[in-house]
Amino acid sequence: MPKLDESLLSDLPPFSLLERSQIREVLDHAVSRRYEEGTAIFREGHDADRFYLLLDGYLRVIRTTPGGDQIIVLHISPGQLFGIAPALQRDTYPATSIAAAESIALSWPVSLWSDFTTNYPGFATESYKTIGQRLGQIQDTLTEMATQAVEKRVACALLRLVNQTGRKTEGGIEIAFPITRHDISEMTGTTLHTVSRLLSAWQKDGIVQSTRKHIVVTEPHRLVVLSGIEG
Amino acid sequence: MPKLDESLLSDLPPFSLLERSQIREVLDHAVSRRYEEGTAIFREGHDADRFYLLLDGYLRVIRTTPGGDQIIVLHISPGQLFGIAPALQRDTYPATSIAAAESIALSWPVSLWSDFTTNYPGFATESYKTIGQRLGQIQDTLTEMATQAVEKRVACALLRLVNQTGRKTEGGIEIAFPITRHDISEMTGTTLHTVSRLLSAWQKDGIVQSTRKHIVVTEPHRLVVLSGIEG
DNA sequence: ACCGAACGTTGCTCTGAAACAAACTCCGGA
DNA sequence: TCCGGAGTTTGTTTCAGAGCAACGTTCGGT
Repeated sequence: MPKLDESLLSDLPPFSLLERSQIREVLDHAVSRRYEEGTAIFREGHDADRFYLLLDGYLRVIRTTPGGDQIIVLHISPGQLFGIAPALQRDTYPATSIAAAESIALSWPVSLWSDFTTNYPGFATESYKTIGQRLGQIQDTLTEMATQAVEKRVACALLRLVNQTGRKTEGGIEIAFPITRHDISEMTGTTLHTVSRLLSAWQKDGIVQSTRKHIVVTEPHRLVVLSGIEG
Repeated sequence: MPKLDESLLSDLPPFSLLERSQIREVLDHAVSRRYEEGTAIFREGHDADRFYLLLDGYLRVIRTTPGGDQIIVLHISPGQLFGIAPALQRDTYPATSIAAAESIALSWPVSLWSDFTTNYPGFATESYKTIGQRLGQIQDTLTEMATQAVEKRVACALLRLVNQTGRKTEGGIEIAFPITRHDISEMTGTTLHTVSRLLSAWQKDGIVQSTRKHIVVTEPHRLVVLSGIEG
């Protein structure tokens, strides 16, 4: 395996306070791996034996019901820690993560978790901040799901994607990874049919521009209006 | 203020590994307070200046949308830590907690959080375990909300209450604190009308027995069937 | 003992969105 | 180049459950 370069981590929050030599240590313990689109990094319920950092690509974090329905809980962008069940004293992953696009992630065995938190300043703090943000975000989603109509939920989901992973292009902000109507329906608790109808309508209105697995939001402000975030 | 007795904490997980003298320290820094039914302990968005432990009573943790709808995210039972935003590096509470029944809680200033986690063995571990459990539970609720029909959601909510706070009595398991149809509708993202109809029907079927603000589940297994937790 | 508010029940209407159905388009592989 | 599967669109039907309305019940306060 080629040696990993220190610049990979030096600007990322969990490691930004570290000395060069410490980053070297961290990298020397890391395993780097590539995941093709659609591959699972780990699965719900399995032994949480490693924790991860996404270097490149995008992930979907999903949960499956006993009945076989699944929902997308959140998305992970490059630079984020994930699979950090050990931080919460869990010995099993609470959800499955799937590469939404070709992705590269570092990982370490959980046995190193306590070393990392005690020896590397800022690492614990950043991890818990991440968890706090995710908890908050999931609560937001829950609230939205419980109180808002489908159209608003879909608008919110799209805005969330655009804010978290959006990429400016001519003509609007595009979602940076392949995403289907079916994916969006799993984020919003609806059906792909309804999502398709909504996107068609919005496209006719000039709010979005979409092709197969690819969405560009051309008029974000109008989507905000639809999402019903009132002042 | 009367001195608090050490036996209050000695059996609770966050403190169960501590020496008597350490428990004394913890208690000497604590403020104990009583909250009447309906009172807020802290509110969403306010400065997270203290963290809490519920000694007696029950709490509702709620979130409010900009539009004024609110939902109940979870309930807190005696012995649980809550308002532990500082553990997640948040300087503001992410939700409001309200006493669902008359309650008593201890609290400490956030400035002591790092002292607690570093000096008291098991405290940090237990706190993070608590957060992990809550995260898991909220994800469950979210999944349920996104995929299940109203009847199943209400059945699940009732079962969750019964498992977490249930008290055996002659003729069934009763929910240990006052709860209205409206409360249940805010847990399940429906209306109090629908909840009322469901409870009426279940009562006619002999599955539950309810009076004003008070519910006894007489046939938990049948509720499990309704909740659709298939094998 | 009374009043008013909070809580609960029940009937009726109506609609948003699921379910069902069918066809079209794009893409990668043999 | 053809085929098959995955992704998307659109039409039609159906119904769970929200919304509206009205009334009954229990409780705490004065």
